[in-house]
Parts: sequence; C-alpha cells; structure tokens
Amino acid sequence: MEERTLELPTHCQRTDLPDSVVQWDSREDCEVRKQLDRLADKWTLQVLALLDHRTHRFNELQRRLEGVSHRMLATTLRQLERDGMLIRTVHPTVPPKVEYTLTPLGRQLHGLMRPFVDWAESNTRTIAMARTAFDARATGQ
Amino acid sequence: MEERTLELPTHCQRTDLPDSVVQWDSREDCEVRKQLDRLADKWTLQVLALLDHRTHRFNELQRRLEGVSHRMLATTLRQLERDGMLIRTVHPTVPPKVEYTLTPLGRQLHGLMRPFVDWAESNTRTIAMARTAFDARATGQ
DNA sequence: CAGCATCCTTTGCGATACTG
DNA sequence: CAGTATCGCAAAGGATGCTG
Repeated sequence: MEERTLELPTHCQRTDLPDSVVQWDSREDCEVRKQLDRLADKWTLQVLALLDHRTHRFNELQRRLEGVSHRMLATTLRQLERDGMLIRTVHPTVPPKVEYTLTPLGRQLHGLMRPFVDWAESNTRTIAMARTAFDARATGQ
Repeated sequence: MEERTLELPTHCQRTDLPDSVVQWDSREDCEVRKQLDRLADKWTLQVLALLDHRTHRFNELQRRLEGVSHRMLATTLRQLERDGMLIRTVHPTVPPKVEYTLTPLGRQLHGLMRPFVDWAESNTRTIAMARTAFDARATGQ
C-alpha cells in the first residue's frame, strides 16, 4: 500500500521533505505548539474564560481563580498581553488600578476552545470507563 | 452592575458556589484540564495526527517523530491507550509486532483540534506583530 | 494594588541500560 | 522489536519579600 502526502495538520509540516520528517518541530519555531502550550498551561484558559465574561482587575482575577499564585497570574497575563490577546489598562491613581480586557483575538481564541471543552465534558464518563477497564486489565493479570 | 451566572465553560464550574469559587480546579478532578494537559504535552498531538492518518507500529512512530525518546513515546501511547483513544494490538510473533490504531474517540479528539490549528496558523503573523509591538514598548521606554 | 526579583520544590523528559 | 526502570538535569511553578 503506497503512502502519500500525509493528511496531517499542515502548520509545521514540511511537505517538501520525505514524510520521515513530518514533525511540527515539537519545541521551536512552531507557532501552533506554542499557542497550545499557552492554552494548556495551568491558568491561561481560566483567565480567558473570566475575561471573556467581562473586564477584570488583577486582584479580582486572583480571588476568583483561588489557587493561582500572584507570580503566575502576573506571568500569564503578561504573556497574553504580549500575544495581543488582552489589553492592560493602567489607571494612574493611588493606589493603582489595572484592568484587563480581552481583545477580539482573545475572544476568538477562547471561543475556539468551546467545542473541545464540551467534548471533554461529555466524554468524561466514557474516558473514566476506559481507564477503569485498562487498569483492571493491567492489575488483573 | 449586578453580576450573574458566569458564561464560563460549565465543566468544572461550581454554580452552587459564590463566584469567588469559579475554579475548574486547575489540577485535580477536572477532566477538561487533564485532557488539555494531555493534548499540549510534547508528543500527544503529533501521535494523534500520525495515527489519524493510519495505523502505525511503535518504531515507525518513533522514526517519524524524530526527536521523541523511546521512553516518552511509550508513555504517551500508554496514556492514550488508557484513555481509550487508541487500541494497542500485540501480534504474538518473534520479534514482537505491536500496532497502534486510533479509536473513533481518538479521531474525534484529533478532529477537534483542527479549528484551533487553523486559527493558530492563520494568526501567526498577527501574533508576531503584537509581540514585536509589545517588546518595543517594553524596551523603548 | 499591582508587579517585579529571589529562592526552593516539583515535575517533565531525555539518556541509558536491562528484559521478554 | 517493544517495553520497563533508574538516573539526572532543566524548566515550571509556588512562596515570599521589596518597590512605586
């Protein structure tokens, strides 16, 4: 059976090379991987969710996330800001007041995750059962 | 302005609690987060992509991924198998021959990532520009 | 209040070596 | 060929304390 052009996500695929070199280039260069890493980090998606609902202040986010460290929230927000997913507005008052608002791009990104989230939710049971079965097989014999 | 039920992904949201306790519970219990973590780990998505194309043997995958360690490929495959995303078939020959095939569930999962991948690809430039602008602001002043 | 820098623990993952 | 176990390094991330 002859092999042909892979039906892989094209992003980091190098169609000019033999398919032994498919790679998205797991770490470097690959924008898709980087975005995926961002999304899957501990807080990004939750921040997106909260900000998609409405603008929040820093401490407001921190209280709602409950468990996030000051440091990681700051880091997460900075990276999202850097990528153009949110706008950081500093009100020059004392004490300072900083507000975070999603950009349209940020809303798009969050919106894209919905199908995935729904899928994960609706397949929780299925997956749990698969695991139980697997573990039984592993332990049993 | 009164706050109301959050328009957050509902999965790990606890609507029975005040919204200070939104949390998906970043680590434990949350199936969505776990799946997201899986997807974003270094190799899972690439494995899904290859297997969505066709059944592969272990070493075949390893060669194609080029860069994956034996250990991590085995781990990745095991977890996908445990979650019911793929089937591992052992042919009782010498030397052994083991084949990995996606289940319908696994195909669904991979399919779900396509919109995201497309989005990430088509916004690479936009994001890069946002970064350049951000870094300029940061350095400049 | 917001956000850096410092320190220290935990996790991820590659390298390697051994088994059926 | 496929899989497991042990080791060690490097990155992620939490705690805490200092600054405007």
